Amino acid sequence: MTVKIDTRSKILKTALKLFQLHGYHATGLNEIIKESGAPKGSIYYYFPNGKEELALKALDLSTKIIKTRIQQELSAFIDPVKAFQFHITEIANFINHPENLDDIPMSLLSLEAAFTMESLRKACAATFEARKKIYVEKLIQSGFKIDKAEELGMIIQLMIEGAITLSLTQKDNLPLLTVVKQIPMLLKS
Amino acid sequence: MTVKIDTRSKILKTALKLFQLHGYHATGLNEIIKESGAPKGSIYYYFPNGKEELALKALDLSTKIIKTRIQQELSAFIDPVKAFQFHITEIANFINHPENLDDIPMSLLSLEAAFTMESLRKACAATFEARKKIYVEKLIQSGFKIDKAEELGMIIQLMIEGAITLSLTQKDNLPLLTVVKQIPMLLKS
DNA sequence: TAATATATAGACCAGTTGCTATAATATTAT
DNA sequence: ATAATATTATAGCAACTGGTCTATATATTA
Repeated sequence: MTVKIDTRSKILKTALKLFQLHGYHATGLNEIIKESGAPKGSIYYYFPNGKEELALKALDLSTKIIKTRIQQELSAFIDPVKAFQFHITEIANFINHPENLDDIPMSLLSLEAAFTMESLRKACAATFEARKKIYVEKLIQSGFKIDKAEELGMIIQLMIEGAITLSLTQKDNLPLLTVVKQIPMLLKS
Repeated sequence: MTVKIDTRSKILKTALKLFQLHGYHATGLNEIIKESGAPKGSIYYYFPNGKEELALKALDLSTKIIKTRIQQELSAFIDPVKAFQFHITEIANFINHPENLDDIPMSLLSLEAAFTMESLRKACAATFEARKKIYVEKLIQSGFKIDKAEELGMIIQLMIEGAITLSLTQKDNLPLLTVVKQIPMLLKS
């Protein structure tokens, strides 16, 4: 009984990691099997609609994990400047150990889905939305007006995504650290 | 003679578009053939090292096209605020017609390459660098100190990449327009 | 022990990249 | 001008891998 769930969740965790890091099309089901140690036949037992369902469910998992993590990091400081700086610095610290980047990178999967996998695209959009909401809430708690908080939350989110992309491409976390530096200016207004 | 080059460049242009929009792994050679109308055998005649060489050469092409385009858009206004706003607005205008987005989106290809295709990853890093340089030059011309220009150039670049990712995922150019709105604040310092 | 539910291995076909044998075209020699 | 040769270009096949599904094994319950 416990073992069943274990197989399912091993598949899920491995799939999530590979989809986010290597991409949806680059990761074969066989790779997921091999790396997770799960039996081949189990994929279609637990996810009867195949690879795309697996991606969808993996994304669900990610949304939950990430929510907790972001909320924790942002609540480490009441001052929003310090809180966001802490959050982004934490991401920066793991750029050179991406296997521990724990569900942070979303851009690859969502761009792959954007034109070719509508249901996955929508799920990605929802995940982005959920993350932004956490940022916005922190900003509102810190006294920003709703409209301004919405705007800044979106800017912070897109800076983070862009900086992750650049940092991973260049194998150098300078882009993320530059964002950290920019936060005080951004939240001064 | 002219026809030869035509086949080669048709392949290249189609490949570039599909790689950037659908991704490297999602686009098959057959798809490139079909959409470009080029003969099947020609791919390995013009690009003997296969798909990855094709991606590399397509990226070269992109770097040239894009350089001209960005420089043109940025020189439309002397005021850097207006210039960058114009540049980003132009991108935003094409979010709903991505086939005309002309080599702008880089994130997908570079994230696919980041962990699995080292030479392509380096090429993407170089392309990002080349683009940033154009931004930085504009800022220097506008009177920013070199260090500050480097920093702001990077921020602008990563905001654009992040905003494209979000805009494409949400099929809505609000993220890009929010960046436009943010530019005056950013360049005030 | 039979019947049902759960889980899995391995076969299958479609589609992939890469290549080779051939065709078309240009170039040179007679 | 024609034949022989070299160059350029292309069609289509081979080898392989991918996702999918089915037939079988294992466990659970009646």
